Amino acid sequence: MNFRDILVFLYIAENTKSKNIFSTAEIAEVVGSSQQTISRKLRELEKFGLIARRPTVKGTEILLTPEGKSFLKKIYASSKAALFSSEWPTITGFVCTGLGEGSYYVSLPQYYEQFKSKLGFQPFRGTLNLKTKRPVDKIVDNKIPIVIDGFVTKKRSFGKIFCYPILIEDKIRGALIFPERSNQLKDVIEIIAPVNLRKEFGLRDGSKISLKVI
Amino acid sequence: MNFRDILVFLYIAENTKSKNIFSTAEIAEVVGSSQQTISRKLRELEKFGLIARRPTVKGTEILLTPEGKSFLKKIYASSKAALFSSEWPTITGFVCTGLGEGSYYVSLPQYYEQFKSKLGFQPFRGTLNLKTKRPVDKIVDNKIPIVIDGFVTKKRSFGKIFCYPILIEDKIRGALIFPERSNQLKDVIEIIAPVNLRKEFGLRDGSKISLKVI
DNA sequence: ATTACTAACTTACGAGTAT
DNA sequence: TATACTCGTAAGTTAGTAA
Repeated sequence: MNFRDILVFLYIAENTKSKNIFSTAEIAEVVGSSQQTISRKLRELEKFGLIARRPTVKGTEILLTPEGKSFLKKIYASSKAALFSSEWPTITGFVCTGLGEGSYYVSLPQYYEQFKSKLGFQPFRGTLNLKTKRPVDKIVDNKIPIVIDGFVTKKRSFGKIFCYPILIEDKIRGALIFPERSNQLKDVIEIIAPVNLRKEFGLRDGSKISLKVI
Repeated sequence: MNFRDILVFLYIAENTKSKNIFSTAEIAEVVGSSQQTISRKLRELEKFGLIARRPTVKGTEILLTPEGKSFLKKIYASSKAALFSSEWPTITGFVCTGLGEGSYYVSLPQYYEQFKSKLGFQPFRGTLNLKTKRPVDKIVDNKIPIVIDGFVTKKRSFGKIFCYPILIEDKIRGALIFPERSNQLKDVIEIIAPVNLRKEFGLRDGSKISLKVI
């Protein structure tokens, strides 16, 4: 693990406006390295085309090259995107009628209590079924599910349920739910929310709805 | 020269919103490295406290830790400052009457033509003398001067003049000028500009004026 | 498919020191 | 003072594989 190169570069980039003469010892002090290493790094940065350099007896004159400025912009754009972009993957679905399975399962107290504590909301006792154009496998495969544990009763056993938090129509938090054992088709997904979504958004079969997997 | 660490980190930071499962081979491809190196780097990043990691058969689940997010913010702040901050060193001076030397030198055609071509403006044929509280040595010592070459006539020789571009009162571009051989005191500086600054700003002896060394 | 260990090789680091 | 060369040691890289 070695962030020295970027630290040296950013130190120069930040300070090159107020001065152009740096000493290798000064930079070494700032980034926690030796004078010799900085001397070498400056020559490498120059060879790399990121800085223009002229050593003098007073220190080393340093200017960022156009390539250096371009690299700086890339770092800026990348860190900015990482911090502020909200490009959650989006799913478009069309309301359809399900088998009613989901509603039954959600209402089971052993599941219901887990939904409340693990998802952070009290689900409406029903699910909304959506038909999607493309299978959502690729999206959820790359996300970490919230796992609702299964349980056993005298009569039968109930499997796990995998949940993925979503934002419905950019307004309401909810979750995609995937029962471990399911009879659903792959292009039909089931969602739960704290409210009755059909009423909330005035939905009927065929209505279009957007989900962001957050 | 090795920017791999930061590239790996930024790639994860940028993509962790849309997915949490990465493969070492995928990251290796992006940053131009081997699968083995990325495997090691991820373990190092985890040890360093920047990411939380859980390898699975499908890939490696990765989340940024609070420390990772904090580090990301530092990179962002630093690159942003380097790109957009305009913190030029500022000098505050008080108008005083000089020896008239400067005005004479500036008007000499051998110097005047160089001022025009090297500074990018046609100087007013006079200089403004300023008394400063602190010597400006430390500021200009770290900047690269524009050098006006000396010349020789039959009568005598004229030395170099060192110029530092400035912004006067945040409005007018000008330059600090330091004759190689000067009788000026160290806390008195001389500036030139495309206009008569005394008229432009209605200055009299003792008037305060600000300069940014750009 | 994955991740990650081993081992051989390459590169980086910095104390001493020259310039 | 400054930069930077030498060189012994430390750390990083990756092909070949194991798991």
